[in-house]
Amino acid sequence: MLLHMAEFDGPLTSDALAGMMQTNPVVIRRILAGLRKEGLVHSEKGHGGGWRLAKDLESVTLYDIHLALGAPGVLALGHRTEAPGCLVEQAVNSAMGEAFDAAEALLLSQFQQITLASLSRDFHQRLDQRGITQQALSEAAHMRNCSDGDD
Amino acid sequence: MLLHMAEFDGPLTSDALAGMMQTNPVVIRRILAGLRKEGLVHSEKGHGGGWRLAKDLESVTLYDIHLALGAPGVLALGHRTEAPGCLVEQAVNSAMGEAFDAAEALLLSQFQQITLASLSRDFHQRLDQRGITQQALSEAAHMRNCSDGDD
DNA sequence: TTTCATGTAACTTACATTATTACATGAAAT
DNA sequence: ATTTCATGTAATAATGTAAGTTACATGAAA
Ligand code: FES
Ligand code: FES
Repeated sequence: MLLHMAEFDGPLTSDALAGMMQTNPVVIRRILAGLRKEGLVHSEKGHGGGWRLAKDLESVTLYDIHLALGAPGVLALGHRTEAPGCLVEQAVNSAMGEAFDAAEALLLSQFQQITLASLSRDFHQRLDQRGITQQALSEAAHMRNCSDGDD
Repeated sequence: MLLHMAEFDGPLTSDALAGMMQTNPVVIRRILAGLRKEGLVHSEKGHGGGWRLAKDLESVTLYDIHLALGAPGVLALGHRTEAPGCLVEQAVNSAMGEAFDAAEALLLSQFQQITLASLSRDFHQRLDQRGITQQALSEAAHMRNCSDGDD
């Protein structure tokens, strides 16, 4: 969503973003409220209002976004009990905990190395590959132009 | 659960296991049915029936169990669309997909190196540390003996 | 002062997981 | 044989979490 905002010239309303993401405007506001708290986006009310990126693409990593979203757990697995009395469970938690921590650390360290700028570069490369010449990219019809027509 | 079965001399019923795990017997049967299909456990009906380990502790890894449980996804994150038309999303999927794959591969590779035997050794070490001499471990009251009394 | 857009709380829906009920199957004890 | 015990499995119910929706307040521009 942030990258689409980056391509778009001017603020985007929750309504417009909800249309792109095929969801409800309030859901968008809820999500972006978190990002605003971390200074990633900026919002304005009233006429001509909407959402705008507040930082340079180069300075925002997926990890920053992860944190802004509340650092939700990245693993689908977890301990059944955090501090079990059962010694078997303690042994299991200990061994699996190390594995969990290592996997999570690896994932987040990679997130730290993926900037919005790098994603944007990849995006523009894909645009060129498709031979898309249109400047229509910074228009509201954005989403519809680039989709394969699925849906 | 498998490790508790390993400590216990004789078959354990779904009822007993459900008591240990604080859940319903049918849930236990459903889970163990998957493990039986992969030859990890064996079940017998009727009097004196129940569940028993079918393999050596040394030969079973957490990865084996993971597979037997149907190899559920280990990550809480995933792609919004698998093959999106949107080029931004393609770029995001590509970058995040690599990170996902690496993290998942790391986690599963660690699972492959954790055997039930290694967990059992850790368990017995913890037993010793606690100075538990009782052979009551292979009795039905097992769960209650070792818990800290929480719940 | 009307229109537009965010800000937020409250509520509803939808979904996936887990738990329960019910009954069939099969094996051992009596 | 028949009772008891235990698994096997389908069907249903309950639960918990995430997503979506409604409603209305706030603030800014036309
Ligand atoms: S790049 Fe996402 S719709 Fe155009
Ligand atoms: S080791 Fe788990 S209850 Fe005794």
